[in-house]
Amino acid sequence: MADKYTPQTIETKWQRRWDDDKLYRSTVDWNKPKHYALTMLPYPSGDLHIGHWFAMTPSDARARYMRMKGYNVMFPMGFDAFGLPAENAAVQRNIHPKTWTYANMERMRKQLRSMGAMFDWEREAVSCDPSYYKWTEWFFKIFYDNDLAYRGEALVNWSPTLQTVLANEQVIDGKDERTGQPVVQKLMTQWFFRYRRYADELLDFSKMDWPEPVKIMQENWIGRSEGARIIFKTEAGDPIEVFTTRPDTVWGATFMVLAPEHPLVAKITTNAQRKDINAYVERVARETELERTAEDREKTGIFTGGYAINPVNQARIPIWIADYVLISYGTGAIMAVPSGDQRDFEFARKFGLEIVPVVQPDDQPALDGETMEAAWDGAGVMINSGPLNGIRANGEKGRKNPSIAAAIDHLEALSAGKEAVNYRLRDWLISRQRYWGSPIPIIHCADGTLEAVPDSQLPVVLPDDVEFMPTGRSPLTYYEPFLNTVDSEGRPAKRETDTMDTFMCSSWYHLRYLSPKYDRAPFDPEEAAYWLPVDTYTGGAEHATMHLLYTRWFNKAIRDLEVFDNAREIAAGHGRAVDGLFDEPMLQMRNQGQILGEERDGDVVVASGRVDGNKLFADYVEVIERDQAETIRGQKPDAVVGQIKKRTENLLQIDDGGDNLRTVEVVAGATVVIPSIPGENNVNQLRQHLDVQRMSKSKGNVVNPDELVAQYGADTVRAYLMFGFDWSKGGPWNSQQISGVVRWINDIWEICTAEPPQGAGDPDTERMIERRMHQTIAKVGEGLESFSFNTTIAALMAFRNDLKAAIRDDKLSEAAWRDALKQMLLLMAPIAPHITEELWEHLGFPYSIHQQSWPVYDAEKAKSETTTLVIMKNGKPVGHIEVPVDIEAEAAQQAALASDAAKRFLNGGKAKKVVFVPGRNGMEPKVNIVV
RNA sequence: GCCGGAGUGGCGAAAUGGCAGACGCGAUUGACUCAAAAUCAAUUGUCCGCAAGGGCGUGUGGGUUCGACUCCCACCUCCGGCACCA
Repeated sequence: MADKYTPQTIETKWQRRWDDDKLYRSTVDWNKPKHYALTMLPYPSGDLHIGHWFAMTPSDARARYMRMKGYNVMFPMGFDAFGLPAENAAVQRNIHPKTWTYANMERMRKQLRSMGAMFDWEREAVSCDPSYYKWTEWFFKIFYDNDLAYRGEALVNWSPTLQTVLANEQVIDGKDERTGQPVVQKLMTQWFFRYRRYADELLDFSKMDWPEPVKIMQENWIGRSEGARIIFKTEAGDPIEVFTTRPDTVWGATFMVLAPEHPLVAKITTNAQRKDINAYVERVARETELERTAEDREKTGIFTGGYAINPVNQARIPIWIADYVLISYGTGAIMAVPSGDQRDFEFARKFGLEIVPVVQPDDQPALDGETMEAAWDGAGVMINSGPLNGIRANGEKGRKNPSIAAAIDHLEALSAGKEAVNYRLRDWLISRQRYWGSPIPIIHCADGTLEAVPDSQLPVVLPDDVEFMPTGRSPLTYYEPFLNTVDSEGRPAKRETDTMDTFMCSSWYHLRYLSPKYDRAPFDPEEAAYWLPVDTYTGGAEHATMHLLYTRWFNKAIRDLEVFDNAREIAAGHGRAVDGLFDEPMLQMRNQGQILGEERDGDVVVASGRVDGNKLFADYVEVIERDQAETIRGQKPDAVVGQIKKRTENLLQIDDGGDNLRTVEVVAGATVVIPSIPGENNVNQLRQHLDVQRMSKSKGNVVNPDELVAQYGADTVRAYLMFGFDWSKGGPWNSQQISGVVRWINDIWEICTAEPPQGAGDPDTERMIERRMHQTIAKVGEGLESFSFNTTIAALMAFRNDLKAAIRDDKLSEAAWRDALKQMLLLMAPIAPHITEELWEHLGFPYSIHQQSWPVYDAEKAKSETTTLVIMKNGKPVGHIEVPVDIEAEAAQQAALASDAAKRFLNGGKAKKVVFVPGRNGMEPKVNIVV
C-alpha cells in the first residue's frame, strides 16, 4: 500500500515546483492561438472568502482546460485597491488606508496562492499603486483633452452635521449611519465623462457572447427613447425645454411639472407660493431617487403660481413642481398630459387640474376629461389637437407612428420643437470627495481657469502623511502641501481635490495586466496585439449595468482616441484580422452566482457609555443571553440593549425594540465582554445579524477557505465548489455535503496508488470502460466549456464508480487499467491540479500533467451496440425493450406495438397515433402510442 | 416601484420539448468490528398494494403540444441591480 493522501504536503510541494518552473508564465507566442481568460479582480478587504474561491477556481479550471486544448492561456490576477472601506478603517481605527490596503493584499496574495490557480503573478496589477494610477490619470487627461470629460452639477448625499459627502451605503433611512443625523441632497460641481455620447454604440451587442439578461439590463439601463424636444415659454418668456416620447399629445398638455431642483423654479414662483415651494424643495432634498420615482406612491407636488404658454395652442397652463420629476433625467421638466400618461393623470385628479383627451381609442364612447378613469396611451385617433385631428395614433414609437410624425413636422415648422432621442443613461459622474482614489490631474488656477497637469508630472501622487478627521472629510481638501501648487506660468494655484470613482480603475485593469511594469504607455502594444481582446470574462451578475457598461464605454472611448492604434498595426503585421478587433473589451462573458451562508442572529448586547444626540459612545459592551434582554432593558434604562443588526468596524446598529435602529460607536479602548469567547475580547468579535447571509467584503464572513484548505486540501475545496452548486446560481454554503467530494478524491488516490491488477482482463468489461471513458471525455469537455462544472464532476464520479467496480471484480488487464487512469487524471487535471500532478508522477508519466494535451474524444468508441427503446402511452413511459442503437422508425414502432406493455393497455384495440422519437445525443429512442 | 433572475425529493442538484430526480449529501438495512469511526453491499420522490401493478408529483392557476421542469398568459415568494459598496 502506498502513502496516505496528504494534500497539505502535496499541494505546497507542487505549488513551489510550478512557481520555480514558471509553469504558468504566459508570454506572447504568435505560433499558438491565444486565450485571455479573465475573472473579476478582488477588492482587498482583508481576507479571501469562499465567494472568491467560488468565482475564481472554476474559472481557473476552465482556463487550464483551454490550455490543455492547445491554447496559449493568460489568466492574470490583481487588486481593485482603491475604495471606501480603506477610509473607514482610517477614520474608525486610525490606520492609514495605504497601510491597511497593502497589508490586506499581502495576506490575500498568500491565500490566493493556496488555490493552486494558474495565475501569472508577474502580471499582477494593483490599482492603488502609483505606477498604475499614473495611467488612470493619463486616461482622464486624454478624455479631458478630447471633450469627453467636463464639469457639471450633480446631487450628492450631504451631511450638514459632518460637512461631508457620504456614500449611498453610508446613508440609512435618510440618515447618516455614523451620527444618525439627517442627510440632504445637495447640488455640487463635479467631473463627468460623456457616457451618453456612446449610448447608441453601447446598444450594439452583435460582437459579444454575453448572457442575455445582462444585455437586456444594459439595454434598459441605457433606455433609448425616440420623441421630440419641445420648448414651452413662461409668461415672462423664459424657455422651458421638455422631452417627450409623445409629441403628438402636446395639445393635451394642461400643465407642466418641473423637478424641484430645476433652475427656473425660484424665478417662476410667485410670492404667495414661495413659502410652500421652499418647504417642498427642502422636503424633497431628503428623499432618495428610488423613493421619488416609486410608482405606487401617492403623488405630491406644489403649484409655483407661475404659468407657461403651450406653443401649439397658446393655452395658459400652470407650472407645478413634483418629486417624481428628476433633474437628472431628460431636461428636468415635463409637459404633463393627464389624458395620456397615468402618472400625470393621477397628479391631475389629485390636484383638480384640467384633463383634455387627445387620443380617442377605437370602439369606445367619446372620452370626456371630466369622467375618464385612467389615462389612455394606446392606439386611436387624434382629437382636440388642431391640425392633427383625425390622424391615426397607431401605438408605435417615434416616426413610425403617423400622429407623432405629424406632430414633429408641425413643431419643427413652428420652431417650437425638434425631433430628438433621449436616453435614461446619465453621463458618468466620476468625482468622489474622498482621499483613497486616483487623483484627478487638474489644477485650478487663480483666475478660475483649469489646467491639466502636464504628462511629465504624472502621476499626481496621493500624499502619505495626512491625518484623517473623524468626520470622514477627505484630507486632500485641507492638506496644504497637496492642495497648493503652481500653474504652468508658475503662479499659485490649487489642486483638484476630488478623486476618481473606482469604476474608473476597474474599467481598464485587463489592459494593465498585459504589461504591469510598462512605463511608456498604459500597456505594451506588443502584448496587446497578441492577447486582446479578453476571450472569456467571468464575474458576478451584480455588475451587469455598472462595471460591465463602464468598461465597455471606456474601451470604445480610448479606441477612438487611438490608444489601440499601435497594437492594431502590430496585430495586422502578424496577420490577425484587425477590423473591429478592439470594439469590445470582452468577447465572452459568463456570470457566477453567490455563495451564501445560513441565516444567523447577531449577538444581543448591553452597551453603555455617553449619549450624544441619538448616538451612544460605548465604553462597555457585553454580550448577553437573548432572553435576558427585556430584564436588563428595565434595569438599565440608559444603556442600549438589543441585537446587533449591522456592524461596520466599531460602529454598531442595534435593534433595541424601538422603531429605529440605535447607533452605537464602540470607543477605542472600550471593554468588550463576550462570555463564549475566552480571553480578552474586542469589537471585531461581535457578530452582526446576517439574513440568508450574502458574503461580501462589507460583512463578516463565517466560511473561511483557509480552514477548509487546511482540513481537506485545495483540490477538494475546488472540486466541491464546482460540484455542489449550479455555478451560475450559487447558494448557501453547506459544510456537510463536501464529504462526497472528499470520498471521490480519496478514491482516486487509492485507485491510482494501488498495485496494478495482475489478471488478464475481461474484454466485455474493458470495452465497457473504454466506452464510458469516451462518454466521460465528451461530458467533461462540454461541461467545462459551458461552465456546467457540477455535471463535469458528476461525470467523473460516475466513471470512478464504473472503474471501481471493474477493479473490484478484477476485470481489467494492467494495460487497460493504466490507460483508464491516465485519461481520467488528464480529465481531472484542470479541476484538481495538485493531486493529479502527484498521481501522474506516481504512475510514471512525464512532468507536467498540466502541459499535456486534452484526451481526444472518439465517437465510435463511445457508441454502444444496443439501446433501450422507451414505450410510452400518451407521453408517459410504460415499458422498455432492448433494440439496436440505429433502429429505424418503422421497426421501432412495430417492436413497440408488439411489446407486452403496449398489448396490456391496447387490449387488442387500435392506437390513434404512433410517434417515433429517434435517439439523439445519447438519449434513448422512444415510441409514443396515443390512445 | 422599475429592470433582471430563480423556485424540482429530507438537502445540494441534473434534465438541446422526449423515461423527472443523473451525480452527491443525509437516512435506513446488512457486512466487517468487543464497540465506534472509516470502508464495503443494498434500499431511498410520494401514496395505494403482500405482490404484479397502479395513482400523484418540478411555486400556484390556466393554455399550446402526441408529449411540458422546459414554450405562452396571469399570479405568489425569494434573490441581484437601481448610478458614491465594489
